[in-house]
Amino acid sequence: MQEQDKQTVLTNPTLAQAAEVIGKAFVQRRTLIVAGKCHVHYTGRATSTLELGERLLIIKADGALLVHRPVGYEPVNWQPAGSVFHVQSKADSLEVHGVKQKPRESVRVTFSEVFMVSSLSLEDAGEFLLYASEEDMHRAILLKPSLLEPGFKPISYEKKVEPGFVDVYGEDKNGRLVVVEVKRKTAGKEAVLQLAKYIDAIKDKAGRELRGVLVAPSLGKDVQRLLVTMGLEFKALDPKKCAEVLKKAETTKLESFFDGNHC
Amino acid sequence: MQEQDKQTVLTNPTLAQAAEVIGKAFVQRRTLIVAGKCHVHYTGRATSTLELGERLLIIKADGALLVHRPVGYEPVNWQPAGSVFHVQSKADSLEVHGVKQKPRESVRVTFSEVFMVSSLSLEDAGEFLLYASEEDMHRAILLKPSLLEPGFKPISYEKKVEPGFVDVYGEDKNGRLVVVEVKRKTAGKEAVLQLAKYIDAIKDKAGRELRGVLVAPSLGKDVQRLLVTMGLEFKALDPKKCAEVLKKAETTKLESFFDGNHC
DNA sequence: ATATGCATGTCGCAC
DNA sequence: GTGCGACGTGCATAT
Repeated sequence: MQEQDKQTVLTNPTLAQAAEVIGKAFVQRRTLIVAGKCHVHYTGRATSTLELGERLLIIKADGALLVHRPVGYEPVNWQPAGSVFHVQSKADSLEVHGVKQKPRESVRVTFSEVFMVSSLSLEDAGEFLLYASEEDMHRAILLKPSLLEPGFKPISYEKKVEPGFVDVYGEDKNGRLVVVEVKRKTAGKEAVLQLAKYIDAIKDKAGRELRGVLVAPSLGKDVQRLLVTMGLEFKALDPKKCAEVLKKAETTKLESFFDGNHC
Repeated sequence: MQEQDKQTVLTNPTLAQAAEVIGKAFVQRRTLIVAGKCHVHYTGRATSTLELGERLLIIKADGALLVHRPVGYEPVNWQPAGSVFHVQSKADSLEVHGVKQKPRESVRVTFSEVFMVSSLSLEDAGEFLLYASEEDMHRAILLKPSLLEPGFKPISYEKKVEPGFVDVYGEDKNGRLVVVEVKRKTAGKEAVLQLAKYIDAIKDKAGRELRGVLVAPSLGKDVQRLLVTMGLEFKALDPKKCAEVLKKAETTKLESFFDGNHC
């Protein structure tokens, strides 16, 4: 039937029934989920044992295996993609065994009870896009200072000043010091105050003109006015733009290296 | 009924039915699994989008969230433990929203179709034990050289010699140089040959008597004879023993520090 | 609370 | 294949 094509789900199956579904899932390269009471033994780069308890076993089409406890982000046991599996049902237990080469490592999950087994045929061609983090925005500005303004020269990065760390610290084309505060989201008043605090901490020692620039994709309500009042500036910069710059820099790193070094 | 207590599983539910199970799972702090067609949007430390595709959503009792594609060890999107969730079913979509504070980040999983939803009550008090890796065995010997033999003094660690790296390199109580090869599993012939190779590479420059010691929990078949033939030695050492030494060292580090520094 | 280092880290990319 | 760096790293531990 049509449902069978897409998925097979059994609740409270016998171990033998579960074993059949699991075995089929391996052959058909499906995504397998097993919930049940099990213990786990791993040996390879290290050795581990996990005593009896109720967990989730996930095995993917590419041979990745995950054992998840009912809490925590990380799997308690796992096996990287490329493992090969076999299943074996005995009188009162069901063993799933996975082996990977280079480095050789193996994991054995032994179920004494299976609550649910699900074999799914999942298709996923959707693209995944990760935009820049604030960290990335810093790096993008260091890499391409003109993102901030023409003629800007970074001096230091995450410079320690009294209240904390200045994101980027540099010099503009007229030789004035520039303190840059970067936000990856719309900047609120707290960002302005933070920048003001840094300026305040530095201005005594600077001995020359000092500018404060807030970099963010946009400004929150009433923030513009506050900025002006405090004699600070704003430069719009989008994380996506930074992501592109970094991406491009990666791909043309060699190229630009030669550009800058030809004689 | 009793089964309901332990788990609820629906296959091909309507979005509204799925939403009900999901909502209940949040309230009852159960382990939730949803398989379906979805897109995902994350924003927080960075920003990401994941286009439409078929995936697994797992939400645990402690508020950890995982979105798994049908391939790969790592989740494509996630949220650490401590997130709070809510679910909302619309006409033709089902949204699961998770938010975490400090740092503030949120993930939104929007299903257009649900193949399976499962809400499980899992109990897991089983202890997890990780024994030492080979790396740990090295460290244990450096920390407590007497594990190898009384009077042993390590000189260097992972010393580069022509064919590769010597695991541990030191001096015995009689001033002879000692090359140590460590294996975390039963050592086979290849381990002996490797050790012999290192000895061979070093012996010319050594200028004094040289010993080769193979450290492993046990020796493989016929390996003992080979060792003797090549003039090498064996020292039995169990990874578990090393794990204990490291553990104890951790806990008594301060103590021994004071021991060694009292005046 | 932050800072430092390890991980069965995993993963991608250059060499 | 192998080495090196980044990661929404996560995680434990010491400060």
